[in-house]
Amino acid sequence: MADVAEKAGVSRALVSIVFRNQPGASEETRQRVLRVADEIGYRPDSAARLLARGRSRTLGVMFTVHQTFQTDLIEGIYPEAERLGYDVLLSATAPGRNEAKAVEALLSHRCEALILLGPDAEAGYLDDIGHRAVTVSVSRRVPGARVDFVHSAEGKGVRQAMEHLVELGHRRIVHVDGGRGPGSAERRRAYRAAMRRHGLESEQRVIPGDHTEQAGIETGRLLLAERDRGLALPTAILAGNDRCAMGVLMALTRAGVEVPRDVSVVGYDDSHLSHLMPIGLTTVRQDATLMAEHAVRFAVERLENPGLEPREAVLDPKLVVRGTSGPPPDGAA
Amino acid sequence: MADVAEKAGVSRALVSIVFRNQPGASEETRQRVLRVADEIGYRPDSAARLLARGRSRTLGVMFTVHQTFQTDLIEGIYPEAERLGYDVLLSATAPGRNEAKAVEALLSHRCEALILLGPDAEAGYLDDIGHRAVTVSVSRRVPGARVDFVHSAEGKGVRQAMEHLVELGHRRIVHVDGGRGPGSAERRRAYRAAMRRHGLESEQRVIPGDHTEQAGIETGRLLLAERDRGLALPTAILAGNDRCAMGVLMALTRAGVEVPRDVSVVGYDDSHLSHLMPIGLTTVRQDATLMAEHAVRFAVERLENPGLEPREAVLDPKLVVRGTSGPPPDGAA
DNA sequence: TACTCGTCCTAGAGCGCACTAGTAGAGCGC
DNA sequence: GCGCTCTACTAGTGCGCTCTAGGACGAGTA
Repeated sequence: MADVAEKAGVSRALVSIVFRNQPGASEETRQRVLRVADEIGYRPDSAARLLARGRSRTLGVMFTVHQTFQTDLIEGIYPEAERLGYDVLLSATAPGRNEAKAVEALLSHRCEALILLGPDAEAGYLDDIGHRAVTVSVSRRVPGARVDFVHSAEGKGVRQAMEHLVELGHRRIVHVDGGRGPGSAERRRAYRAAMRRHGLESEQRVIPGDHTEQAGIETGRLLLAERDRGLALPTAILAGNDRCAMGVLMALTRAGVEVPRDVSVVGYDDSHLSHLMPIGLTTVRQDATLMAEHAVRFAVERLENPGLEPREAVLDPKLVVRGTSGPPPDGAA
Repeated sequence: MADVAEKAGVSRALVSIVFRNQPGASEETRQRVLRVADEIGYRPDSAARLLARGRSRTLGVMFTVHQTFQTDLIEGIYPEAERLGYDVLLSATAPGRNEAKAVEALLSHRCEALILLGPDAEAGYLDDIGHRAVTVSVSRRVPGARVDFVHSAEGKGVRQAMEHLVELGHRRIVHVDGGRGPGSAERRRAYRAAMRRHGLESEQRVIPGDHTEQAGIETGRLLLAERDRGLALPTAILAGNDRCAMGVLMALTRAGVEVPRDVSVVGYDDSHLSHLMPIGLTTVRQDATLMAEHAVRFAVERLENPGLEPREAVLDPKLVVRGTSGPPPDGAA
């Protein structure tokens, strides 16, 4: 920077002004400084910049590499952050890299706010970081923690899916839940409520799972094993999310069970996976773009308005009927 | 930091020593400093830390959100970087956020080295950044640019796939290429060479595509439309990557074409998608973990040894035969 | 003329650390 | 008692930038 200043015949402060695009420099000098900087190959060092101004204008996003819905969210976070003049840093959780590690990385890189996509840490810890930095939790409600919360109305989504299935004539509807996955508790509850409401309390069945294809596969195998022991297959399966639904589909199809002729399968998320299935996955759509925008806006507004209390945004999900749901086979109980 | 120093009754320098885990502090003081820091909620500011020491020990990784193979790579990058004492920052390309933007973000956050996963920018630009920072390109050869290069032997992979198909009896094998996608040029060339070598030059056909499901779907539709006009379907399709193969499968299956009975489909990458297909995708496996480790090691070694010239690592891919490949239908030409 | 004001610019302090050079004091041999 | 080394610590500088306070100069106003 000093080199640029010298070579352009101005002070360092002026160079700073030019690079911050601030008023206080004539168009002529501005061009000259920019030209010289380009020649020298100078680029402002953001570490020093962060250090010098109090603020970093950087949002940290924690996500899980393979959760397709989360990567859908990231695509929505970037443009909204850019629009509001914020930088985005990504930190992934992965096997061997837990959430605390990912969060520490973001925090120590001076992120002013954290956007946590489907965090799984305990409420106490999240409350801690909520006090250290503005924090937004996406898809996971954290009772008692000082964090904003963006999610879709899981209850409504599940209700729509269940109504769809019941209208088609299904009664033996099982739910593979998402374990500790974000939104799972709410979806599980809504499934139970819907079964009760339709007088199917006795048919209720929740199979423990999680938000991976593996869980779906295992569920499929479990149900097939039961069938081989003489029990009837359910006529419909409501999966915890799309990835899980994929797994179920895979296990069933491989065993010759036809979807949706023999069994209907419904997912959740409408991640970009779901329309890629050979027959298209019937699923509950969460609007990733909208959720991302809300998350960014919550973070930014709270940063620029420190008095603000954390808020909650609830978006309406919407059932998308594709090819994996249909009427139950004739003669199904 | 000053607060911690004061409250612990030591100098700031001592606090610095403790937090850097350096010799020069007694165990007793060490514990005291740590305890006080914890009480106050002090955490070292990495921006200031970066600024103060010359080096940042941070690797920047550019990737594309939805390329599953790249997210597989990221999972491998983290542990290796941590092992070598480096931090990792992620920056994604996405619609509206091109590679230059993603790279600038990393560079201005003081990443010492860049690991670019399947970069698509022109060689001149990559050479530029190769001169600005240690740069590793994964999966894309950039002739003439000052970058390390980690990839798998695309030629070998394609050759294995082609041999597998030819041995099964296929002759009408088309290739949906990956357009400008990483490795595509090499795969395309290898396909052509293999066709020639097996005396199938006249059957050669490359359909332009890219590394997305959409490209696969469009190819599927194209082939189906041709069939409806009386042309025969190919008996095997070699896709540019797994995602493209998925798309092909989807289009064909939806139209009632059975895989592999009517058509065999082979992918490339063995991303975690491929074993999830209902029948399992036959594909060419690239070892993501190994590639990630090489990339990190190249970057780090060149950082710590500035004299080193950029290198190239070629890993051997391996055909994984699953359920989407089989003998061609009887009577196929 | 004397003044204000606006534009374009500069000097210099300080952001939170790391690091070099150095000090104080304990322990040791002679 | 001396010098010596080793451990445990500290003062002070500088990393590359931003930002506040203010200066120089010309144009407009009283």
